Amino acid sequence: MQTLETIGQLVRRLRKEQGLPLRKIAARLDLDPSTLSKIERGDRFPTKDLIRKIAQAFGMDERELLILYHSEKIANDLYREDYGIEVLEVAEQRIEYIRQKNTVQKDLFK
Amino acid sequence: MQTLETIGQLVRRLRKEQGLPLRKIAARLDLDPSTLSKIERGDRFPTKDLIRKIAQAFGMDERELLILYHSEKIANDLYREDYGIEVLEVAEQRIEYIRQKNTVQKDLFK
DNA sequence: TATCTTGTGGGCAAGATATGTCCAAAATAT
DNA sequence: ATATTTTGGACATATCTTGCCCACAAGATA
Repeated sequence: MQTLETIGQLVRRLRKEQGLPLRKIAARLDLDPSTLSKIERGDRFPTKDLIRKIAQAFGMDERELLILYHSEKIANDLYREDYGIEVLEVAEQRIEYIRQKNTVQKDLFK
Repeated sequence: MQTLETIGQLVRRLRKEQGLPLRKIAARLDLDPSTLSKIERGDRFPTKDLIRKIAQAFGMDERELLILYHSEKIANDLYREDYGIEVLEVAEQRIEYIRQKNTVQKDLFK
């Protein structure tokens, strides 16, 4: 099975792989070391801006990281609810529905 | 294709079916009529508590309504992002992963 | 052991977000 | 025309969350 590490675990792993202390990476991210510590341990959640900086700092694909970011937030909100998975299915239908509507809207202006 | 109406549209439809003005339903929900108007038109989003009250007021299944509620919030957050659907897939994996971990945890205490 | 570095935790301020109310104006119905 | 219903804007408020400062613990090193 896949690992599905959290953003925090990912950052910590990458940092360790480079053998660098919090201080160093925190400086790169223009962040207080204690904040980075909290983020790595899941006590704080990065902002979208910070996600971008992290992607840069570690040479990762920003899009990829944003997917992890959003999915983690959603999972944290839903995993407690017994209907979590159902929510995701309806959400998917909604997204497709909205997009289709938007497309039709645009077509009307052609 | 399925309609996938919003919570607001749903409430307005149910209210109209009963032929009642905002004032009446707002009173049932202990809410200002203008607020209910906004909710019906999607200008405000109900709180989780209000969702429960709405379910009661219209004799709906609360669980059902909560699924609509969460899915609408997620869809609104994601439909703009080109990777919206991917996020949902990863989120699903995460939820299952977290749950599995929690289950294992519990098993250790048996 | 003493010391230096690294990591963690609590308290706090600040900012952002979003709801709900109040009140006036517009729209609709009688 | 008048009364009722609905909408829109400004505002206060409540809540939530991040990130910082600072002190302390943990761990490495000489």
